[in-house]
Amino acid sequence: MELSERKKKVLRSVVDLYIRTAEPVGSKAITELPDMKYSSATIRNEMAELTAMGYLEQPHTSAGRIPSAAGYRLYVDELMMDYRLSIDETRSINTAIEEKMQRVDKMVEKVARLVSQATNLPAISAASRSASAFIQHFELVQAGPGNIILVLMLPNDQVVNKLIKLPVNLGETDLKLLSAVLNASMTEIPLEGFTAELMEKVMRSAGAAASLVPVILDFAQETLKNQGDTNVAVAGQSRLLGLPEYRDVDKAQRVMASIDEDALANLPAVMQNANGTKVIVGPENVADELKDTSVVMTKFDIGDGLQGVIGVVGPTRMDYAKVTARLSYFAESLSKMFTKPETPQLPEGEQTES
Amino acid sequence: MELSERKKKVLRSVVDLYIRTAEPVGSKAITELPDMKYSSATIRNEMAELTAMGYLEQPHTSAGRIPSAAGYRLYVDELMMDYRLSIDETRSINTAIEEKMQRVDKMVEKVARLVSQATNLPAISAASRSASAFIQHFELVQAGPGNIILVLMLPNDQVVNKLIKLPVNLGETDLKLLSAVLNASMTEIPLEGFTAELMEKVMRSAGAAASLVPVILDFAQETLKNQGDTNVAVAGQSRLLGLPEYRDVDKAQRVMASIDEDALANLPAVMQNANGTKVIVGPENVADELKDTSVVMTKFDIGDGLQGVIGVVGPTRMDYAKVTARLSYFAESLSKMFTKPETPQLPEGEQTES
DNA sequence: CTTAGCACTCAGGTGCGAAGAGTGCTAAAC
DNA sequence: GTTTAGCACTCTTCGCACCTGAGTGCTAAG
Repeated sequence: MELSERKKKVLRSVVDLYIRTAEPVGSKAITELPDMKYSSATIRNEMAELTAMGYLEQPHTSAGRIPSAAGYRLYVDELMMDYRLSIDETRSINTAIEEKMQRVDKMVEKVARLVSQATNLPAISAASRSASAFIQHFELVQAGPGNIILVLMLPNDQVVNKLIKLPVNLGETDLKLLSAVLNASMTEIPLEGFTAELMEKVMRSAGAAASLVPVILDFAQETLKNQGDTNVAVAGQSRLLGLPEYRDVDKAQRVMASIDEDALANLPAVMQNANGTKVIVGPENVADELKDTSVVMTKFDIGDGLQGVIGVVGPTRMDYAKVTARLSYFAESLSKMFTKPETPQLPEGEQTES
Repeated sequence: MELSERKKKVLRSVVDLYIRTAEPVGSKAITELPDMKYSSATIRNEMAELTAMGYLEQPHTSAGRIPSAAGYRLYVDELMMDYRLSIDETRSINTAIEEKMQRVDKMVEKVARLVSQATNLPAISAASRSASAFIQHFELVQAGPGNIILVLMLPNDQVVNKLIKLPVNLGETDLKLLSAVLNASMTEIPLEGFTAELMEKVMRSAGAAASLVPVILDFAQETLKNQGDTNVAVAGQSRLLGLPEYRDVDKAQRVMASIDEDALANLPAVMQNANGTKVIVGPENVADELKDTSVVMTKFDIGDGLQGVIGVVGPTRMDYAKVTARLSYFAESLSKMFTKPETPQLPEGEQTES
């Protein structure tokens, strides 16, 4: 059942107005819009039909209409006008992300904060590795008496290290041997391949440095496990409370609690196999607490096997046009910045805690 | 002006009751308490005097009394009964933090979440370095063709690294020379000592590897800068909304926004020169938005020059006895865990992003 | 097909009175 | 001198009735 052009226009107007005012929209308000050449009675008829079709709802008999979930869906998919970012907006986004971002965790936090600022909504930002992990190369470096630095190289030029302290002094040759054994047996092996037999075999071949083997392989396994790790940050939760739909504290609390826990784990996963910008309108959410909360998300590319997701959470009545436009632009700018070949920002080497 | 024993008892009772009920406390409610052997009239007189002394306040003529800031202060400092954690509580805290925590940033996040859970209030957790930073030792490692790993050793056994890719192949000897030069000139020098002259001098002595010098010293400086970095996490903001004092959404928003920004930067700094558990009662806060919000904080020891702070934010009417007890216990357990000599958790080497 | 007109519905604000909690003060009791 | 019973007074809170206004659906005329 295709909608007539006029119905679409009315529906669009209702959604637009409701997004602006957060109040049910009456027929009269519609007629007062520029280039709406019909009387309120005509609009009333159209609205009655749109209600029957399930695109609009009435909170009560004597109130205006508000969009239903289906109404928002249609609006997002077909009706809404493209929002063009002003020069000011693009500039302010660009200057915001211009700064060097050294560590992934700091980056994720900062991006969340920026996105939240740009949209005036709570924002989530995440970074995760997509590549499957294995050790490409082991390196053991003597560093002063009794100190050995273990360096692991992973695909995508990641380097991980650990300082090991030894009670006994091992000779240069012992280390060379151990390195050789490790590089021969343990490289290019995924986490599942770290079997007990294999590890024992390495130990037997390690000679004088055998006592180091468990420490090293433990660390290697830990590292591989961490590769799958996702870094998530949330920012600007308090912005929710500025919106009229969350004057109801209980409702606000439910949503915020769910952002805190659920979203942290699940939302980025939703984007795994999606592309572009994804909009989830209220009731389309699986989680009950989010039934009247919408989510908009986009992926961006960090390079080096890292993938980022940014998203915002807001009322079903959010300015989808503006939010999707800003989010997309953000994602684009971030991708550009991280994959720009001349000045790699995150790739290649970085701060370690230790 | 010392308070009589009876006045103290009355004041304590008022605060205790108000903490429990969040409603102004009347004279009758006090008389109904066990071992309160006076009539409501007597209590009324005492309360009138306590009000005159500034320890209690009256929202309006015909309401009960609530504690003033001075009243809370006295309560916290002298009046409140020690809250003894139950075995269950200590156990649940201990099992919660039992888990290995590899990376500082993850640790901080997790601790924040745990503390928030344990107190049912928003929690802040932070970790920062206290030691002044310099490079102790440079190490350059050849790692495959065109790849060099730069390893920096800092005081307290921290190790930081970076992978450098080179278009030209440098010989083993070139690297040895460069290492020697760096270790001779650039170790034990704080950030301020990285002058242009010094850096030029190093470049001139570096021979064939001179082109590496800027990259290396840039990274070294960046690393030293990051040493002062503080890792902060906030968790459980939504718990604020469960409390009756934050039914007023605007108030809640102001506080939460301030947790988001201000607290992130400033609160941990407050603990710099404090010791033990510190309580800031409502109006004692400098920030205006926090005038009716209390903060409780404690330091804990991570070892290796790292210092942690945990804290919670809540209404002035919070259960100080319980909160301080739980926070202290948390801090104690964390300190124990991190400084336990046999199984160092965070110290000595760790996951790097790169 | 569109529009003017009208009766109808219902949420939200306003005003008022009753109820209830708590106080301060006075005078009697211990 | 201290404690307590009693009472008048104050002030908030709650329920209730009422009114207003926005918006509707329907009908009949253009």
